[in-house]
Amino acid sequence: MLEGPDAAFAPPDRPAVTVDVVIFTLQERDLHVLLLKRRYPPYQGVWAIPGGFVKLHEALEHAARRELEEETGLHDVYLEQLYTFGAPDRDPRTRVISVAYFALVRADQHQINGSHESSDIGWFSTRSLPQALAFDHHEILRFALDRLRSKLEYTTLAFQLLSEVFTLPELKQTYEQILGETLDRGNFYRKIKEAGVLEPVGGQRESGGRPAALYRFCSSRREGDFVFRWREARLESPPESER
Amino acid sequence: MLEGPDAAFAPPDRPAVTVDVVIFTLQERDLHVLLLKRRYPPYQGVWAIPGGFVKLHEALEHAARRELEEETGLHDVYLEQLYTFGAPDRDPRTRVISVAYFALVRADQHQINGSHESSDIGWFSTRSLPQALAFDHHEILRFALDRLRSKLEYTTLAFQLLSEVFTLPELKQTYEQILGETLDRGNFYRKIKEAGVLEPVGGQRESGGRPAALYRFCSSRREGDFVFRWREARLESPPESER
DNA sequence: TCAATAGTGTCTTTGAGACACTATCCG
DNA sequence: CGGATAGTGTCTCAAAGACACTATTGA
Repeated sequence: MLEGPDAAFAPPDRPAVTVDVVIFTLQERDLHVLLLKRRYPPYQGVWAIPGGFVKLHEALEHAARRELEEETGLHDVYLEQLYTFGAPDRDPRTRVISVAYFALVRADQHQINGSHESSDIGWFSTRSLPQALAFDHHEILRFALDRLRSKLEYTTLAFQLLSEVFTLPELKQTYEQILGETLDRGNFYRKIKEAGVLEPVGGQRESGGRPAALYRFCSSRREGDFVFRWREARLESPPESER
Repeated sequence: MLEGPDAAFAPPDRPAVTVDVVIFTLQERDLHVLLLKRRYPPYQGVWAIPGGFVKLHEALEHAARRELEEETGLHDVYLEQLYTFGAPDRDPRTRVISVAYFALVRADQHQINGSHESSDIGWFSTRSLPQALAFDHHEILRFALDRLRSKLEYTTLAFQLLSEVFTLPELKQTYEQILGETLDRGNFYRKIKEAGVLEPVGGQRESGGRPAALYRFCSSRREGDFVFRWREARLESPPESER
């Protein structure tokens, strides 16, 4: 691993290391990501994914959570390492290697613009992103979206995006919005219920017609456990500049 | 340790970045990984995954391929980024963030001990790894193995481990060895053939009974394309120190 | 001939998809 | 009552799994 005796003590210059966090949430029943407008060059005035440098003795995930909290005030959200982007010229100033994460924020937690209340931070629908993004952030966003779609099919990730209590129609809509296709109500309900991750909680929610029953995600299972898998093979498509 | 010359260096304000490469191959019909015995502290004399520092202006994957070639002389192998390990204390000397990759080496290419011919490099069966490994390399290996198993089910990765020309029994055995379970011959043949990635090449291979027909991986499809999926959901299980 | 391995055929069961039917709210 | 949305039942079809059957080699 390390070539000579204590090569690490006297290495040539080292690359800088950052974490970037793609923060997803549902808003107006549509998948959104949080972007910041850069205040300084390079890419001054251009929208970018929140992120920052990893401190010298800070765990990677800790750095990601710290950036998340600094930018949004959020903690205790779902966070997962996505991929590490290291093209030599991705930052015009110096060599920067970015460990990208993605976070899922519950629909009832995303009122965070308030703190920053300004024009330099905002939620963007994944279907209408700014044309220009800083660095390779378009690639990172696309990567994150692919991963999210892919994992949606065999994990309980979607529950991280809804409020704690939700209805089946809401859950179905979440899946449809992220996958970008319509699902059959009957088949969807069947599979969700067979998965055994729903706990009915009393009460209903009005919606114009018959009210829908309320459920909660059954906490006996941890995130990431198997839930179901749609038949069509949808692959995590990683063909990007790397790999 | 190195008080003298290194004291002149200002304490580094950036983490060091390495790439580590888990190199898989099939040997004696068993999945093996390449390990090196470390020549210098820390972990002097302990087995470790090959790897090294990323150069200042070197792409991550390039660094991985460079290390691979330096250690094994191999090029043009399948290589995929695995995960980035960044626990603050994973290297006792200084902060080191490691971007881990895994590589698949064809069975007919792995005669590379020759160059290094010594006791400090060797292939180890994944079922009988050394008790002690340097740094967090046990975790990285386990992660790589999980990923390999997981991707085996819906990609053509397995073909990267066999020789260019192979028989169906050999392919089946490869799957069985990696997945660690027995597969039904009939069902396996059916699915592989339906996937349409096999090209028959004339000739047979003796094996004690009826000779088996030879095939080649059909190059019209790129790696990573969908092939098939075993019914049982086997998950990429990432619960480790990070995530 | 038999032992050994390669390769095929087919029956059963599971589960995905389609879609119709019932239920409960509002007006 | 009808419109709207929630929720259930059921038929069909494709694919996975189990397993028996045939094929081709060497001794």
